[in-house]
Amino acid sequence: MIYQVIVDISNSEVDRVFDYSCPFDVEEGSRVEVPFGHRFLEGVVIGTKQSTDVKTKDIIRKLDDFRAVNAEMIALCKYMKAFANIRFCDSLRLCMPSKLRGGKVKILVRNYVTLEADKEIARSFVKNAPKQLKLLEEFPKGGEYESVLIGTYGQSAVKGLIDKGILHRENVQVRRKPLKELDGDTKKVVLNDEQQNAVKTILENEGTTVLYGVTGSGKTEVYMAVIQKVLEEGKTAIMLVPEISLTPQMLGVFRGRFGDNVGLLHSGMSDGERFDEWLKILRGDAKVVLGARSAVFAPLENVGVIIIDEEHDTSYVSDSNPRYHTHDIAEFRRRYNSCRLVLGSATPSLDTYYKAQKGEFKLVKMMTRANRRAMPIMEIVDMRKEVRQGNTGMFGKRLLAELDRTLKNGNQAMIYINRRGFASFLRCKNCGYVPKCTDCEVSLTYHKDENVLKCHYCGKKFYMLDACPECGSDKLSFGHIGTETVMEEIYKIFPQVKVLRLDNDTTTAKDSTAQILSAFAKGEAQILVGTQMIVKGHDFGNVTLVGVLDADLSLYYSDYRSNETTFQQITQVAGRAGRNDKEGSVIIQTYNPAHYVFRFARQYDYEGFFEKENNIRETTVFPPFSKIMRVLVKSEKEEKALVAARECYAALRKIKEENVGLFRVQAMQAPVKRISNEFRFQVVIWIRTDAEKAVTPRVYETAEKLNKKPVVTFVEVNPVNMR
DNA sequence: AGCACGCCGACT
DNA sequence: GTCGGCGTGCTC
Repeated sequence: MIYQVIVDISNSEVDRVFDYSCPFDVEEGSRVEVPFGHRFLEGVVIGTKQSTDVKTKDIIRKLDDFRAVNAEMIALCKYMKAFANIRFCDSLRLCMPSKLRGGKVKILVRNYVTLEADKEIARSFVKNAPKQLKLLEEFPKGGEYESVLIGTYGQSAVKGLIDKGILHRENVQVRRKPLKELDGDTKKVVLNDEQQNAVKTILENEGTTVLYGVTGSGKTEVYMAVIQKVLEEGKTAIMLVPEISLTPQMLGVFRGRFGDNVGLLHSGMSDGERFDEWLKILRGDAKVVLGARSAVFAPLENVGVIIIDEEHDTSYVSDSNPRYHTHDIAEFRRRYNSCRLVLGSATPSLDTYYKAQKGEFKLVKMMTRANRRAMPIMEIVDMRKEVRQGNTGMFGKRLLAELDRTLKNGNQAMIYINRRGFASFLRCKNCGYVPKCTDCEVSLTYHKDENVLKCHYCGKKFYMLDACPECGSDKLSFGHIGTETVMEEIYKIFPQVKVLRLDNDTTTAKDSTAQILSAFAKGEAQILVGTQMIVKGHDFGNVTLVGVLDADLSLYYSDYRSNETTFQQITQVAGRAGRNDKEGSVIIQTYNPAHYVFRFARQYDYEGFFEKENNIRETTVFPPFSKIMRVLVKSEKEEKALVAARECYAALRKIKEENVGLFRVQAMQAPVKRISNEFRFQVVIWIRTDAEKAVTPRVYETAEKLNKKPVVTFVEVNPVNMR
C-alpha cells in the first residue's frame, strides 16, 4: 500500500502529495511522522493507492491514536485548493487545533481514586491511623482525584489505604471544560407563529435558507428549535456566531438546552480546552458545536444543519492568511452532507439577499419583535447646520438635550463612534461633500506624500482640493475622533457623570471587554462610549438613548461595501436602545443627512435599502453583479515587484482580450505602497459572475507563476479594507 | 521551509 | 590557493 502524505510545511513548492510506503496499516486522515529530505516532519495521510513511480521511504509512526481528519475534511481541503487556492497544508491546519502539531497538547490524564471495599469492613483494617480513618469516613461518593485527597489528608494516608487495597487508583482522562460554571438557563419559550413558520421552512428546505428577522424577533429561539429537531433526527449541528457575540449568556443558553452535548470552539479558550473540546467533537461526544468562524471546520460527522448567525458580519471573512469565506466552507459542507444551511440576520448582506431574491436561497422573514414593542424612533441630525450656527463641537444640540433627559431619568446612554480604520478621506464640513472616483463611485483617499486623492480600486489620481467644489467653502476636514476625546468632552459638559469607554485600544487584555460591558450592565456608569465593539453582545435593559457620532464617516471608507456596512451598523446600534419595557430613542449625527442610507435606516426599511443599493451595484457592476479579485505583488526589491506586477497585468490583460468574462483590469501601486520594507503593487480585476468558475483558476495560476524568489503574490476575492 | 550544491569575488 | 556570499533546486 502506498500512502499519500501532505507534509506540514506551508510552502507552495512542497504543497503536494508525497508517496510513502509503510510496514503497518495507517488510516486515511491520520497524522504521521515521515522522513523528508534530511529531516523528519509531521504530515497527514490524505489517500492511498496501490503503486507509485517514485522510490518511497517508510512512514516512521502514527502520531495520534485517533484519525485527526475525516473524509469530509479531506474533500474540503481539495475543494479549497481548487477553488480558493488555499494550500493543503494550510487548510489541514484549519481542521485541527494548532497545538496538536508538534505534540504540544496532550490528553490530560490524572489519577482518580475510588473506594473498593465496604466502609464497615474497611474500617476494621484501619487501626491506629486517625488520618486514614478520617479519610475513609469523609470519602466522597463515587471517588475523587488523588491530588485532591493528598491535599487534605496527606500523602501517607492516601498511600496507606491504596496499599491495603481499600482504595483503588486508576488513570482517567480529564476533560478541560471551558467556562464550566455556565450550565443553567433551561427556560423554554413558546414560539410565536412567525417563529414556528421559520422553523418549519428551514427544516423542510434541503438547501440554504435566509432567515431575515428584525432585531428582537427571536432568531435564537428558532435556531434552538431547529437544532433540537436535527438532534432528534440523529444528526449533528453547527452554530456559528461572530466572535464578539459569543457571550457567556449564549453559551449558558445552549448548555441549558443541550447540556453536555455542546462543544465549544473559539479563540478565547486555552490550548488544552480547545484540544479537549475538539477531541470530544471528533469522537462524537458532542453533537452541537457552538463557535466563531473557525468552528465551521468542526470535525462533526453526519451534519444536519449549519447556522450562521449575523451572517452579514465581516468577521466571517478571514482577513489574514489563509483567506477563506465562512459562507463558502459552510456551503461546501451543506452539499457534502446534503443538509440545511441557515443564514440569519436583521440586515442580511447584499450578496445573500440577492441570492434569496433570485430564488437560489429560500427566504423566511420575521417582521415582528417577540415583545411586540416598536423599534426606537431614530432622529437624523444635520451637523452641517450646527457648524453654520457656530457649534464646531462633536455634540449637536439634540443629542445634548437627550443625554441630559436620559441622565435625569436615571437611565443609561450609549455613544457610538463610527470609526473604521484610518479614515483619510476628505469632507466639507459646511455642505458634507466628499469627493468620489468618477469611474467607481468609491470615495477617494487622500495620500499625503503625493498630495493627491486616489481611488483604491482603479488607481486613478485626482488633484487635491483646497476648496469645496460644491459650495466653495474652505472648511475641509479629514475628521476622525477617538473615544478618549469624546469622553473628555462629556466630562466637560456633565462633570458628575461616570463614563466607560470601549474600543480596540482599551481592550488589550482578553476579558476586559467583558469586564467593561458587565460593569456597564450593572449600572456602574451612566454612559458607555465605544466603537464597533458596543454594537453587539450584551443586552442592556436600562439603555434608553443611543447616540451615533459622525454616522456618515463609514460611508467614505474606500470600499464598495461602505453603504451596506453603514446601514448594518446603524440598524444594529439602534436596536440597543429600549430593550425591555423602556422606550428608547436614537440620535444619528451626520454631515450627509440626505444620503439614502439614513433615509432607509431611519424607517428600518431594509428592503428599501436593498433595492436601492442593489441597483447601484448593478449599474456600477460591483458584487453581486461581478466578482472582484485583487492580486497583490510585493517584494523588498522594488524593481522586481514592478516587473512582476507588469507581467501580471499583461497576462490578465490577455485573458480580458479573449472575452471570456474578465471585463476590467486595473494595475496600480497598492494603496499603502510600502509595508515593513516591502514595495507593493496590485492588479484589480472584475469578472462576470457567470464566468467566475472558468476565470478564477486562471487568475490564481497567473499569480502563482509570479510567486517566486524575492517576489510574493497573493490573491484576494472581493477585497475589503484594501491597503 | 530548510539545506546542500555550486559558482564567483576578496582575503589570511 | 580557499573562505563564504547567496542564487538554484530538491525533498516521496
